[in-house]
Amino acid sequence: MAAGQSGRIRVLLAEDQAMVRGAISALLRLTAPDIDVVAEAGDGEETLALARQAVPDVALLDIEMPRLDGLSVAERLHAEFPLLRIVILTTFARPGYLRRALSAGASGYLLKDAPAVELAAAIRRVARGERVVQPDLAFEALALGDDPLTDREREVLRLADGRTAQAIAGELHLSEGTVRNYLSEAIQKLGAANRVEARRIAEERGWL
Amino acid sequence: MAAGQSGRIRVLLAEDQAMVRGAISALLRLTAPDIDVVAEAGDGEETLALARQAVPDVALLDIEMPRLDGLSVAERLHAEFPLLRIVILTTFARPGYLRRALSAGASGYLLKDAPAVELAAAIRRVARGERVVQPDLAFEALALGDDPLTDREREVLRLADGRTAQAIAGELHLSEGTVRNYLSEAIQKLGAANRVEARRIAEERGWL
DNA sequence: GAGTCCGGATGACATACGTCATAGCGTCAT
DNA sequence: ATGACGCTATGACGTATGTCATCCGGACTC
Repeated sequence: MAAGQSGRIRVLLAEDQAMVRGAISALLRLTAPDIDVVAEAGDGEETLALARQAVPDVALLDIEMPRLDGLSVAERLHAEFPLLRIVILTTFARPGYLRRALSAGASGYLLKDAPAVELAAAIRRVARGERVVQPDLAFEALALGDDPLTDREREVLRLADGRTAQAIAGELHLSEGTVRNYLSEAIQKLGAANRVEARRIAEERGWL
Repeated sequence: MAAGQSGRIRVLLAEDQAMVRGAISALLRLTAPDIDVVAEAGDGEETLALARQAVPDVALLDIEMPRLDGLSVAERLHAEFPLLRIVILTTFARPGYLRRALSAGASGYLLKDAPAVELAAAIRRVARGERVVQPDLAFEALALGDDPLTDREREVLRLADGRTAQAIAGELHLSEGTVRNYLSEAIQKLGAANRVEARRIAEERGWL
């Protein structure tokens, strides 16, 4: 189960877009002879199932996947298999995602914007026990501070995508006034001018 | 310049996410010995420049790229080099995108959700002069009909992402009432309940 | 030349939204 | 046990939004 001895690093690849998944697998096969993609998953649940079936050395996880997102997968895998190293590979440079990834036990956070050659390098480094995070992103995550929203505020904001306050109230079994109060608080905490802007800000920061 | 004779298909790859670009390049190198990725671009302008420098047989274009989007690139390339075959490779199954791609002269429209093996197959087919489009997507595009919005309505809707009517009016040098009128029309045409929903619908359909 | 369409504008109305004050209840820490 | 905080609620106020009727000028069609 340990990576260090055998020399070859066994990787589980989780990514919902099939073509990108196949392409990344090809990239690793072509450029990293010391790395084996031993399993590929298209959603979060499948990732968990495959990981439990044969625990790899490194799990390479996309965040936005169907059924179960990559950050939740990271959390569960880290709890079940503390020796398994986790690298998040995502499109989004959202400070909140990085924070959640690190507190979920991930060792690496890599952007799809990064050069292709960095992928294998990152996998090797986390397999050796190092951490891999872009310094500027880490800085931004620290500078931005924590999510100031309460659970309810976040929940309400998540539903504020065109619905009326009444509709949101119906879904959460709250009164319309309460919903308006939560939205007002969220708007102020995020420095937004209205619910739409507030939602966009929260989403950009990775707080939704 | 013609592909048919030499046997090897020369492909220009345009994709803004460097890692995905490298991965797709690796995928083709690994699985398609008859295909050469002769150039790689990270944005629309670079794509045009590289294509003019050495016209490939097939241009594989992502849609959402900086500086110039893939559909605009397709339009220009098709006008300048009618023999160049164009394949759009995108995340989005938006009927409006497909329509615009085909009317821009693209021969293929491929989703990143599709299996990795289909990429090389699609490139070979368009290089032979065939068209490659998923039947269900084409059906949806036809069923959905055309964009019902006028230019002004579309323009106003594009700015309706949290701004007040007044702010939109300022940017477009219109009166606030006029902006509200356009939004109202767009909302009705799209069957939405308000501007936010209208914007979401238009975006999903690829009309923005 | 009359009709039609689009861009642009105004005014009026009902509803939705954002804000504030206030209050009751539960939990958790000090 | 007191206070701080989060969740829920109500009422009231001003503003923003969505709708409708109506209007004008230009362009294009028949």
